[in-house]
Amino acid sequence: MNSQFGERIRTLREKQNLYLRQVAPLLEMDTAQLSKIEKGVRQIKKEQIPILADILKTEKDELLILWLADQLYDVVKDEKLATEAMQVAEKKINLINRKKK
Amino acid sequence: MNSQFGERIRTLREKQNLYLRQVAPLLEMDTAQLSKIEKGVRQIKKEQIPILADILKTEKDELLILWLADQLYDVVKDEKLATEAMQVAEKKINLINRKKK
DNA sequence: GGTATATTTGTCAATACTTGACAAGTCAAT
DNA sequence: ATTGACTTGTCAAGTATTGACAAATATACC
Repeated sequence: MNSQFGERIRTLREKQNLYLRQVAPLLEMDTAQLSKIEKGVRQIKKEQIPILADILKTEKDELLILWLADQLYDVVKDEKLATEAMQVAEKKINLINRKKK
Repeated sequence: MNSQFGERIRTLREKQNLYLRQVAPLLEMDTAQLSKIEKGVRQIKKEQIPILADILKTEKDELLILWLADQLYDVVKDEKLATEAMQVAEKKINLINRKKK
């Protein structure tokens, strides 16, 4: 389980019976790139997520959450203190969100 | 509140009555760099954290957690779905940690 | 005012990292 | 052994980050 985003879009693509060769051009990339994205070797650009959501007929938000989660995971994946760091970060986010109201 | 790490080390440095000019050379950087790190404009290198913890007579883990939290925060700071993404990431971390046992 | 010390800000070349593009590879089906 | 789908490797080009320095600002003291 290397990339939740990648796994998800592969599942969705297969569900739609689409080949890499069909999807890649819509994102203006080659199949090699898209293959790597699905495998989690490379990251898709944030701006491409809505396009992909359309193609795969799924919610943009669902994909964005998974994509962000992958980025977050990347930061702390080998850290003993991952959970603690996440808690601190979360606290800060909640603080900011409260302010925005 | 731009960088929890930066704020913390500034507080600690001041508590020790140290000047940037005194601390910076110990980290092999100039005061300008360290100033930016304290302000959260730039990031310190992970490997420098233990050195800094020694200088500031604090726990390496405390600083590392704050530093990681800053990196995490950076990923999702402008995201409506920040909290959701954090939850997904956390779930994955817990899953992996359980496996490691 | 002027000087000194501490910190901050701006700039920019050097370095490091990521991406795009292509070629060559594997794998499965026929 | 050919075809189609996908994967992997490589590397130049494009981006981003860092290190180093100069200059600016801030504060305190005389």
